[in-house]
Amino acid sequence: MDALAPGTLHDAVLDWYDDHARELPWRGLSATPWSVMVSEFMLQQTPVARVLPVHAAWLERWPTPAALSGESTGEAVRMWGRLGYPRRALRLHAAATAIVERHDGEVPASYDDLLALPGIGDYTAAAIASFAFGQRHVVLDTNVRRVLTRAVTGRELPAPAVTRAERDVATTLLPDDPATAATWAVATMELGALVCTARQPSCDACPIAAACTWRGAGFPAYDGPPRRGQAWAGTDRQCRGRILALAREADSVGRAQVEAAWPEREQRERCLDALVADGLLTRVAADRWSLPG
DNA sequence: TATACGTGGAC
DNA sequence: TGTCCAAGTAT
Repeated sequence: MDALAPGTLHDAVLDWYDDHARELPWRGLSATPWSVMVSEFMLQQTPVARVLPVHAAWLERWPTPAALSGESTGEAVRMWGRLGYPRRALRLHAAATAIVERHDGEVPASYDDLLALPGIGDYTAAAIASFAFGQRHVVLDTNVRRVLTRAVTGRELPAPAVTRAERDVATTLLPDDPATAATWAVATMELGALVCTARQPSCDACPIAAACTWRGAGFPAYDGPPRRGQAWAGTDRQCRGRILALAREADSVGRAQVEAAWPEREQRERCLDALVADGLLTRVAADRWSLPG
């Protein structure tokens, strides 16, 4: 990666972002730390297009952490809709409650305080601190990892888990100035989301194509450890999803409905128990369940 | 470190 | 058409 000088690399990405950034509700002047935080929870493993409508409805109904904290977890799960991974709705509710209790209802600005909240790991803490508060953090999501892996390391795709070397590269590239670092973080993410995509990257539209090591090496194919896909048909996850979909759409569901949705008894009972244990479902009668009140 | 955890669009 | 993938976290 040497066709562009270091400063030029940053300028190329920042200039590209200036021209091509999407206008998203959690960016721009109307965004608040809370709206940014909600977006980050929803965007975990979930495409922007599906988050957009749910995010708008969520903020309309719960404009502050206190507003969400004041309602039941079941309402949060129902509002979460078909976003997937509904435990995120539970964790967002729990995080809102913790913010009310520990931070006077204001989303904390410090990385450590954010990291201590339910549902917030390294990525989300860094993202909120960076995007909502303009701080300097390494924001390593799947997009940034892919961009840096290709541009710097010359491989097609990053390893299954973040490596030390990877984090070192990201740290080295992070601009010193906090405001610039925050823009760099969102710009590299956007570049990965729009141009340096997983399957068919648009290298013709890439502002750093001339400096890309992977491109310079002739696009060598991924040769790391196998990237195992997630099984779906017949899994507990599918079973849980079916059951919870029923509960979302009604005040409560009876055993007959659940049996119709998932005939296999042993797996059905296991998933029912697990959903209750997770706090996603409450048993309201011997053979009846609902979202938690 | 490996695995569980939802959902739906794209090719 | 089945596989791959999408702003990860918790255990």
